[in-house]
Amino acid sequence: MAAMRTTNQPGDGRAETGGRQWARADATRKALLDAAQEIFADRGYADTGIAEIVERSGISVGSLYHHYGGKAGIYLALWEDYTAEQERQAALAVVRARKSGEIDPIALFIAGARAFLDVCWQQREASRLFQSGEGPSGFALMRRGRARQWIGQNSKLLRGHGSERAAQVLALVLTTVMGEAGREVAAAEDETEALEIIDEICRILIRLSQPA
Amino acid sequence: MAAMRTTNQPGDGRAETGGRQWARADATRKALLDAAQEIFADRGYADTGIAEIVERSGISVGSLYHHYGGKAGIYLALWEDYTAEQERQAALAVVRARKSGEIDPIALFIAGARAFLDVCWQQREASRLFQSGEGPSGFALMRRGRARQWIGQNSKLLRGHGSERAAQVLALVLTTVMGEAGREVAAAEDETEALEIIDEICRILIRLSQPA
DNA sequence: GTCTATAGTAAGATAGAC
DNA sequence: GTCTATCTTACTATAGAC
Repeated sequence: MAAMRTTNQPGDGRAETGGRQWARADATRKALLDAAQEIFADRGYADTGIAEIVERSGISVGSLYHHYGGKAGIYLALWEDYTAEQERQAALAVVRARKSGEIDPIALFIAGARAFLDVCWQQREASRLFQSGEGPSGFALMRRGRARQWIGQNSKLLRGHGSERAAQVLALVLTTVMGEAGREVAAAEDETEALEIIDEICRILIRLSQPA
Repeated sequence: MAAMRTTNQPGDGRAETGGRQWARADATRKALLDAAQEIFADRGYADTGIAEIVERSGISVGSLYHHYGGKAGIYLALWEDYTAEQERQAALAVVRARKSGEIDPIALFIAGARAFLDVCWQQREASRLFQSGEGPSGFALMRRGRARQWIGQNSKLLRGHGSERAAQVLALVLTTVMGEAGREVAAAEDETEALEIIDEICRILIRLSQPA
């Protein structure tokens, strides 16, 4: 088995008060998340064992269960972090666009979409992980649910598209296109390619958003 | 444990020659595939155990391994059947359209897409299963690979779309939209709704296929 | 909070008779 | 080809000391 670092070095942790303690636990969590992220990305969720996460992180099984309750928990924690950042950036971009005087709904939508895709590129490792489609049981549903909710909010911006069914299908298509676009962006070789793809997607979004 | 039907009834199988023997094995395979299909659709791939398939099909574990080599094998067999039918119908539709004098590439593409979606509706149970995204390790990649290949062929029909990158991204979007459309069609409540969705998707495909 | 050690369980897969 | 019975492995999850 791999040698583990010794813990409880002199002056480290236990005897300290307040903040230092939290820092210790935070470091544990971070080590677990980092290791899990890498391994999940490498082998996929199903083929990753707790043992591997423990080995690579240097943290014990007990701690893993203490903080995350198991494999699914650690995966979901990673996902929460990722989506929170995406939503934050997208919302921020829309606000910024509005402040700078933009009022065209399509332009606002595109601003959000662009921010979303930017995060996909910046966090491409995580993107690749979550968009691979594998995850704990029922995760696909969760993911789809959140995606729909996201596009549902934004599709308020895009009214005037004929029948209700047309609006429904359009929203569906937009959700899907954004998801797949994110995957493609995350898989890009370099930033130039990523930006080209983002531009092209935005063009397609505009085409889709215009009444037929 | 559940009572199993007795096998080797008088006059059944063993002593017969040729064709009858094959019929027996075919029945075994069919029972396994039917049972597996239902259970996979219910609980998802990961949550389905070999034991359940054995129980519902009334076929033994040994036979299952003999024919399909395991859980992944039976899943892939189901998938092969499903995609083969889809490709067959789509190709057929394009040929039919061509024979009836159609030469517009976009119209031909739409004919294939429509046939594809029709199969999604007719085989909605299987569609739901495979488009749920869950499957054996590495299956998502396989699926994506085949989807791309499929659209790659069809996107030859759709030339004249600006830069190479634009064509690439368009092909990507078409693949994705068709996949998601299939999912939505399979989830439709009744045939009327399915047909409405198919029509709407075809409209969107036309919009996407027209040079910007 | 963190660790080691171990319990418990379930599942996939195989062996070999018929 | 089909069946029953069993094996083996691997992994999640817990218990309890520090």
